[in-house]
Amino acid sequence: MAADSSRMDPDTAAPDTAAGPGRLRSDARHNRARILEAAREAFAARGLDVPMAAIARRAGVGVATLYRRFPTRESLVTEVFADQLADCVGVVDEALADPDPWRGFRTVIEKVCAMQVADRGLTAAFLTEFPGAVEFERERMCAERGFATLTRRAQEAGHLRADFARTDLTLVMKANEGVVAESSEAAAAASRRLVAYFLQAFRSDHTTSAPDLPPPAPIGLYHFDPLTEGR
Amino acid sequence: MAADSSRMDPDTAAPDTAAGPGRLRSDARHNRARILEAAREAFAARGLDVPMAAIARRAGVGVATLYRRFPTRESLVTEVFADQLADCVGVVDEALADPDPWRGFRTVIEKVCAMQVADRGLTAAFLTEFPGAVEFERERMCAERGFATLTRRAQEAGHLRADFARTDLTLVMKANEGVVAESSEAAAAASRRLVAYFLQAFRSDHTTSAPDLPPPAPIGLYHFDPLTEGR
DNA sequence: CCGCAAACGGAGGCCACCGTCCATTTATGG
DNA sequence: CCATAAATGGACGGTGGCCTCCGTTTGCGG
Repeated sequence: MAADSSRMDPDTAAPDTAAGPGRLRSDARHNRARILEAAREAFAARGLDVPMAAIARRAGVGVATLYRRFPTRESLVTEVFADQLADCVGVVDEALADPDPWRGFRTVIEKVCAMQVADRGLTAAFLTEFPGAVEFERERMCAERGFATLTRRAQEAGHLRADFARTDLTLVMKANEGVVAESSEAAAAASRRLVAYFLQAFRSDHTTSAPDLPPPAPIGLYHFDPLTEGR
Repeated sequence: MAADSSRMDPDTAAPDTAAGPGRLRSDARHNRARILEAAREAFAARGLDVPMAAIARRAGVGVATLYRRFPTRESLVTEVFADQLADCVGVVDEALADPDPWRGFRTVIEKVCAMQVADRGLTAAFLTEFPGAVEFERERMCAERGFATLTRRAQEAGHLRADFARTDLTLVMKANEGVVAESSEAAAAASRRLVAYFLQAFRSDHTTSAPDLPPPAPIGLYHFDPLTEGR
């Protein structure tokens, strides 16, 4: 559908994720950008399941425009989170440059979890497999590899327990997602405390004393029906 | 699904939570029980947001019957989870009877998290405030108080870190919920590992060596759109 | 300045869920 | 056995999200 003949001029390589803005009319390009920004805000604020119409409205375009540019929600999601993912890779790279292996490892965990707090959609985007989004997948794999290196280094330095597994990062992210899900001021504090607990569990040299825990947050209970209430 | 009337002698008063089955016609009482059972299964399998119609169908009744007996989803939820909550109180009481304070503490965390895995709705039910359900709230508070005692004892015995806060149980439950959310075989294993990490972080006497970690589970990524796929 | 394909927006069909209403069935006490 | 109120079930109107279709507008190359 929506083939639009303009596709495929061979010189714009990298029609990577979702047919990049290659040859769009100026207004279209402008709207595309607005949509992306609106989607980014919306995803961050309410997670990946915001109604498409809400994104369109926020962007000041009609739904049709949204759908023409991003035929599926997935295409929109991968496009939106492409740079967040890049940020993550940046975090990992930065940590890899850190001469202190444990600090590098710790920083990644802390920063990633902090990002999750700031962006309600981040976790879902990260932990979801997008068979179509090649570049997206590639970049995630890159981040994973970097983290694996970080892990190995910290382990070899004797700071990280030997049985820490690569998949434990996913474990941490999902756990943090659970804590952060019902976004609130308290969520950020709770997340920090969670992370501190995790790091305490992960470290293996107990020669130095453990750092203090962030204060406990009075994590609120859910209000009834966390699902229906949204929107 | 033959109903089996065996349960319950009718004179048990206690029309506590939501207008108990006090004086219902026999068929109505029977249907009420079927609804509760269907709801319990449905909530366990898919969480609190199963369509009311699905519960009704599963119970073999019409929606009207369901709504007449339980005018709101909340009333159904509180009724269904009343005994699960009782189970929890049981777990806490049992732990209180344990002479070993740390084992008692540990057991509660482990069992509660295991229950979360077995019942997709448990967490939401527990962590949600039901202003109407007096008895429900009272019982939860009772469980909380018991856990607080458990906590204090373990701390006084020097096994639990002094800065463990009461709200950290909520933290654990929410984190576990995040891990378990996308139910799968792997989720149970992941949850066990998470719990082990938590306990490692919580213990304060590092004189004895830490127990082994359950094996890492290859926690799957989400498939795209965890929301729409349900049902 | 003009014509046309590209781009647009919103109406509308579809579907799932909610919660109510009412004609019919059924348990039960006399 | 019957009268009757309780109980039932499914149809139905309402809402909200998804996605497409189509008549109109608009950027842009000539």
